[in-house]
Amino acid sequence: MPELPEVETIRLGLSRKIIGLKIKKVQVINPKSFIGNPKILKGQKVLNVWRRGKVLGIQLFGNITLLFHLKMSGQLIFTKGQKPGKHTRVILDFDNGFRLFFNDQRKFGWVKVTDNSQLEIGNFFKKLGPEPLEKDFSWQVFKSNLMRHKSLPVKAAIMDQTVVAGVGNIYAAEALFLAQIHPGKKVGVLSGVEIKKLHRGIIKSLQDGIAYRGSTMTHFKDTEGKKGDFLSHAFVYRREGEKCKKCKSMIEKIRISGRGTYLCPNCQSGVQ
DNA sequence: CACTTGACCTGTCCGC
DNA sequence: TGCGGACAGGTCAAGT
Repeated sequence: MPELPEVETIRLGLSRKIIGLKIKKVQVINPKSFIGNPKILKGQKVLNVWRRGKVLGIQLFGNITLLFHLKMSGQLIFTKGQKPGKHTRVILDFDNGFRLFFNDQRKFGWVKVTDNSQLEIGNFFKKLGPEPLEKDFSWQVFKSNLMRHKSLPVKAAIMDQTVVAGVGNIYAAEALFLAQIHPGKKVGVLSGVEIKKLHRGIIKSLQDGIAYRGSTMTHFKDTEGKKGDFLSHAFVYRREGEKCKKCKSMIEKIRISGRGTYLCPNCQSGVQ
């Protein structure tokens, strides 16, 4: 499910609600969804909620961080009174009576307890590319990361988390539309102008995603259980057979690197 | 080495 | 109505 804008929407919601609370109890309903020892979380106070790429971190007192990856179908629902659902895999109880449900239909996602010292050297953050909405994501950095994949279709390259962190299938398609580049075009034949336009397109599509509080197909919800509006503003994603909002051509769906890919064949024409 | 495919899971939708 | 297959926001490992 969630790409950067969805995780950021969750982060914003959660940080307003749980900073300062203490964890009273942790229930692991599906053991495969939880890595580490849940017992050490008990009594820990929440200091901060952050995001890196598609990963969410709840920083706790005592140099411990709780990491979440929602993969395709994960949700984090913050509630008082609501009952856990069929797909609830982990429950955190806080000292104000609220609970956080980690729901995940497909069980690809995970919750992980980690020592902060492990975060620094952790393989996982090292490999992640730059944060696209931070200053250090210049087009030059983007270009040099892209160029490690000269013969990949550009859509596959921008979904590689070591090129840029947080772009997934929805925002890759939208960014390429904004940049007017065919998603199947090989990285090696992109011009400098195209790379700059794509760099801008990635930033713009992610910012718009956050502004509309994410995309909901079936699973995504914010921490209050509300859906995101981004898809009703999307140019191409999930719009096959409909008219392009810019030129009225018919949006197409194709398959690139095993993933459903949407484009306007007129706005995004050109050599592949 | 670079790239593609399959696997991980559950659910839904579509065609026969 | 049932059944099989394709597909769904992601990321690894294995295969070519």
